[in-house]
Amino acid sequence: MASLRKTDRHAEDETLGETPDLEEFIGYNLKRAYVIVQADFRRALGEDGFAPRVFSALSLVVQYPNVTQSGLARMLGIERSGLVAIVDELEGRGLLKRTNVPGDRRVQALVPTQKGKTVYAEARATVRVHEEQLLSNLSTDEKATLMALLAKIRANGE
Amino acid sequence: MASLRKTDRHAEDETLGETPDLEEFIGYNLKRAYVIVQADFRRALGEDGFAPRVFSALSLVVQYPNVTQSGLARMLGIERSGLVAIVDELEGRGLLKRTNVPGDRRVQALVPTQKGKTVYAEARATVRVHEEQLLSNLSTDEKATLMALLAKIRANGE
DNA sequence: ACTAAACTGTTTACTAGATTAACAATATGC
DNA sequence: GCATATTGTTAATCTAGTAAACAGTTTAGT
Repeated sequence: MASLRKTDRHAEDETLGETPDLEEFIGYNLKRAYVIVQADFRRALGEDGFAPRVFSALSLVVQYPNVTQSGLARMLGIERSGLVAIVDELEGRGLLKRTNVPGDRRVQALVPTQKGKTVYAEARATVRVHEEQLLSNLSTDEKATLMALLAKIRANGE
Repeated sequence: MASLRKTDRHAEDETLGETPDLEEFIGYNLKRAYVIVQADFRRALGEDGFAPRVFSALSLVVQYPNVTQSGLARMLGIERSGLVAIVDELEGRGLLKRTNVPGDRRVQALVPTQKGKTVYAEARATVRVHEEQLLSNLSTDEKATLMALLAKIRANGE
């Protein structure tokens, strides 16, 4: 093969010896992909729909009724101080109740209301359609592979 | 197989007929994975290292010297107003210069300094190590697959 | 040549999401 | 009992980002 000369025209622009390429980094690609998915999520849920984190919180409350705020924050990977506003919003919309727990007067268990369960089911359907349409150029297999790889990353850092 | 009765104990908790599961959503998994990668990026680059977006901007300026701010903002997918602070920081650190362009007095082309190229090369090496270590439980193939799938998502939304 | 439209970099004001530190009330371990 | 830990909460702060307006400049249409 032809030998590559180290010095050439524009050598001063190539002293590093490699072409920098932002696209090689997983972090950058993850972020760009997430921005797209998140924007489409918001578009799909509309003006006064749920923000992603509120949807996530409601999902977990429906799935795990009587979860405490600390427990929910832990599951979501955020601080419990940050969860207060989220729970305030969901309670304000009548989708869950803070309830007393007999054994421990510190905690307030989060219980979805019937409306909360219904509204969540609708929102979940909307989110499913949003993901199906946005990711329609990925096969079922590809989506499963993506989930598995993301799960591997999550397994490292949590 | 045994028939499933629709009404049973706890029927009121299962009127939706399906187990909600946040983990089924790509968006949620993308976000959780990104949070982990981003946090490790910052840890790896240290106290006064680059924020991810500043690193990205510098990378593109090194790769595309004389890019305009508008062009750079477009590549990064952010507003040009948001880019000003990023370029200010890089210029303040002496890593690039805003330079006049003969033909068009509106634009200021961004040119990396020699220091900028050197510092970027070091930072890039650090970021590579960070990703290699953080994602050490993914094979080379798996990483390539992940990149390809993320690229497919990006292709949809950009 | 003139004028309307578009583009560039910038500032300002604002929003969302998140963290940290402190706090009072309560519970737990020894 | 007492030190320690936990829970939910508030307040202060930070970062990342958007939207709107702007002055200066360039481009397009006629």
